[in-house]
Amino acid sequence: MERTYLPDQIEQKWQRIWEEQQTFRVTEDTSRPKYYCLEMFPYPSGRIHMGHVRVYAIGDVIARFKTMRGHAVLHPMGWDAFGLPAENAAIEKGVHPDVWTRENIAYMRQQLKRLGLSYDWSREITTCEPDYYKWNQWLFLKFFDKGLAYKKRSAVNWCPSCETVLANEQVEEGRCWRCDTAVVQKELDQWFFRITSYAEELLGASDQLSAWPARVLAMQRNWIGKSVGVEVDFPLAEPAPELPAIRIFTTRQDTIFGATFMSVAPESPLVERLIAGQSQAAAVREFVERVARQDKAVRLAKEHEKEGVFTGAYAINPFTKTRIPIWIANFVLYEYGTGAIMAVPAHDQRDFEFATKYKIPIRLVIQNPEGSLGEDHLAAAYEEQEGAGRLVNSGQFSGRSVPEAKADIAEFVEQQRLGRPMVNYRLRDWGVSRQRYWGTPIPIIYCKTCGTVPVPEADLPVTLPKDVPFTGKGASPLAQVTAFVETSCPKCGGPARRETDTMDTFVDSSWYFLRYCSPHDERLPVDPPKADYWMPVDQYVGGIEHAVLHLLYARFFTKALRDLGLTKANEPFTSLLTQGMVCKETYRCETHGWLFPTDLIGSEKEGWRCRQCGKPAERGRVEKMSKSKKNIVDPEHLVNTYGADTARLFSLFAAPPEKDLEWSDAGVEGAYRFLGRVWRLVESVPGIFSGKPPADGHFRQQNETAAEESPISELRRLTHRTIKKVTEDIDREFQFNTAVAALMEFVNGLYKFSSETKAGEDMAALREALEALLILLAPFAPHIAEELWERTGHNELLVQRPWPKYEEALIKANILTIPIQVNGKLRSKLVIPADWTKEQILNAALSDAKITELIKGKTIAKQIYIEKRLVNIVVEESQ
RNA sequence: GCGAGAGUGGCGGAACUGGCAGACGCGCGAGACUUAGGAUCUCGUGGGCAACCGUGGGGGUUCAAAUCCCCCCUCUCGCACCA
Repeated sequence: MERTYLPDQIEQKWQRIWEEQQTFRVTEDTSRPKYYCLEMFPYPSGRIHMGHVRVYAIGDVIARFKTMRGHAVLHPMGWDAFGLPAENAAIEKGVHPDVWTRENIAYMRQQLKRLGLSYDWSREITTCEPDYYKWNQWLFLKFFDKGLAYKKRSAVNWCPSCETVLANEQVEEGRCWRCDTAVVQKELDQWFFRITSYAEELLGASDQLSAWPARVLAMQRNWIGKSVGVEVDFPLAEPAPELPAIRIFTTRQDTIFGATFMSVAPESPLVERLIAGQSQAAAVREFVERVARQDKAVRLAKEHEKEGVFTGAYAINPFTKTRIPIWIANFVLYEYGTGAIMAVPAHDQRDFEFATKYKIPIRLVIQNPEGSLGEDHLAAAYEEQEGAGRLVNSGQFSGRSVPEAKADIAEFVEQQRLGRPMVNYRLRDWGVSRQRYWGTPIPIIYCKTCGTVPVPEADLPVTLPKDVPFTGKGASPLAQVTAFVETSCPKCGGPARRETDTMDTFVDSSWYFLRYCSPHDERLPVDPPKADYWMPVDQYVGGIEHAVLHLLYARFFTKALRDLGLTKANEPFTSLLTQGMVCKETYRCETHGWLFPTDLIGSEKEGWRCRQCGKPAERGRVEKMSKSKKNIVDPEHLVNTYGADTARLFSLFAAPPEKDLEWSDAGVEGAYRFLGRVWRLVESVPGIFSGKPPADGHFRQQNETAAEESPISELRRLTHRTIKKVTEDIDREFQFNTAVAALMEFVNGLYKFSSETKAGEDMAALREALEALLILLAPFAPHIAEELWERTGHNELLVQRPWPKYEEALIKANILTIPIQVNGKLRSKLVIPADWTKEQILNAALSDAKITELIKGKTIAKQIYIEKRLVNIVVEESQ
């Protein structure tokens, strides 16, 4: 037998065996409970990083554990393969995105396989393949039929230098990520998905998502941003009372008697109508143009100064019947509500600042409980809404609380036909058009005669042409490919043009989990019976950065596909685990910036210095691993040095999965050392598994004869306690760090046992312990577990062994150690047989030498006994 | 400002419904085996000479508080002029 632990050889060996035997292939099996375990699929950026190792190690433990517990486990992997970096590589390096992406996938697939992850690779999907994106197009057409996909003109981010539209993600602090030019807003025709039709359902599902982190739910709730209020029409007074009234949205209808002016968004078409023929027209237009030139992020920052201009027009407040001026204000959003607001300076801080600046009257309509507020001495708006204040100056509504007035005024508005109740959402429809090449072509044709015509289903996929120019300039590369653009109308056969925009890559990832259920189906994107078997995903694992975007889109798609009859699932992911980031300390030199560990000279004790200039290197904060901070660890190097088992074990042990993990080279050594200990432990008892397993009655007999504590009963207790602990830690909250700690304790105990007990005395208990150890270790470090399993004479694959069961009776100790407190402080410990009664224990506690000393001359006020856990004797000074 | 979360040894982190604070690992110290070891094995390791003191700070509830309640401080993340 080998005497040393050589991870490299054994890991490759088992990876080959698992692959040859197709160990992780899975099909629908109604005889077993199903379990769908999914980690977010990666973008094929080139190489895997430590964040990948962590998330896939977490998912793999869950998948392997559930498999061993008897579930049919779907655990698939694929590639989120469309996206901008591929196109950028084409522009910068002249590599075709298709080639670049495929090469990256091949490399990363090999890297993932080297980690020994239990994927069913036969289900691998790649979103840039026509057999995947065909179904994006198919779904687009279904959405189009149902009015869920539509085209409208809207403002988008435009880079004037690159002459292209940028996704929100490509705008960094208002500038183009590629050329640093300031991004402007531009009106363009864009395709949208009507996610807002599902706003209410997406919001109201928190009962179904109880296994999601609260903060993700909070972020989504925030993003959807539901506001309940009313719309009210304010008739125009001047200059043209015959024009339509101005409609506003408010959630503060209770303050409507305090509306002393109105504000309209600069972009609103109302502006031109209001200023037509007015003397202020030129000044207003100048203001509107100035605001339009401003960076939108800057303009809409809360700190940004509130500015406006008077239109010259007036409206009538329908409640006070007074004439109020209409202003244009830079903080009013055209996209939200009606693009116009009623302004209540006394009870809205923005309106207060605006009114103060432009000397607009303030009218107090809610008085605080102290009655101390006055229109002439208001320092800030009074915004309290809980019900403490009372309405004043509000006609028949005066005297009511805010909540009462909200309800009553809303009802009044409806009765008097001044407006209607209204719910608004911050959630916008999802703009999916991208003026980019490397994405799914939108299956639409424009015909001069027939207009917008969907590509017939039979003509799908609309294939992305390969031969395209990549300049990074001008319109989308697709628009320049005549053979693609020029086509004929499916309806009339006349000449027509194809849509040259592609879909946002988030479309691809919005339903990939459904495709995994039937990855090769040629009739439909999702085979409903198969999806019915596997869906929903029982456990989803991924980064928090997708809390709103991907996770919200995926929920929307699931509901939309449900309404198309493709799945019965209401929600895609029953339980969500958002793993923490992988972080590491950083080092900085004042002249040379961030330093790699290899750029440091010196030592931890003497302090580190910059290799180039010798100046002290400042130890920076522990931050997320990133190339720019130079604090990355390459998983490939790690795996080559220590093996995949060590890489997995360390990332599982160093921190609970949802918390950030701080990288530590010494910690990796520790994980490696532990696996070495396991290896040597098993090697140290050659032949332990060579004989027959003990007969059924073996241990029962032992237990009966060994009433006293013995090394054997202690070992068995440790074994069963560990099985229980590891099982519960994985099952409950995925506490892998403490599960690994329990395995380490187990190994420590086994070393102690074999050093104290002569071999041959009773090998059965040791054999039971070692078998349990290897099975429990298998989800975490599957290669070494499998290898040792084989070396100890087993023929079957360890991954296919059932998870061990523990016997509660064996965990109970014959001898207990009971802490004894005096007045709540630990003073002594009692070692007693487990079957002692409360009286016996209390008597023993009181006669304990240390305790007698402490309570001498004092009165015992109380004796607390917690069953088998603790004794507390409460004493008072005797009088 | 709103929302979510976190503060425990030299470090990463344990502690189930209140019940022995510091599991496990790292680091450090001592010893063993060795020609040698930065390998391996064993033991020790919160602070203090002690009584005692110790879970961000201050109150409280309780026989008993890292854990429950009130007030405060610090940090991280997300959202942020949404009417």
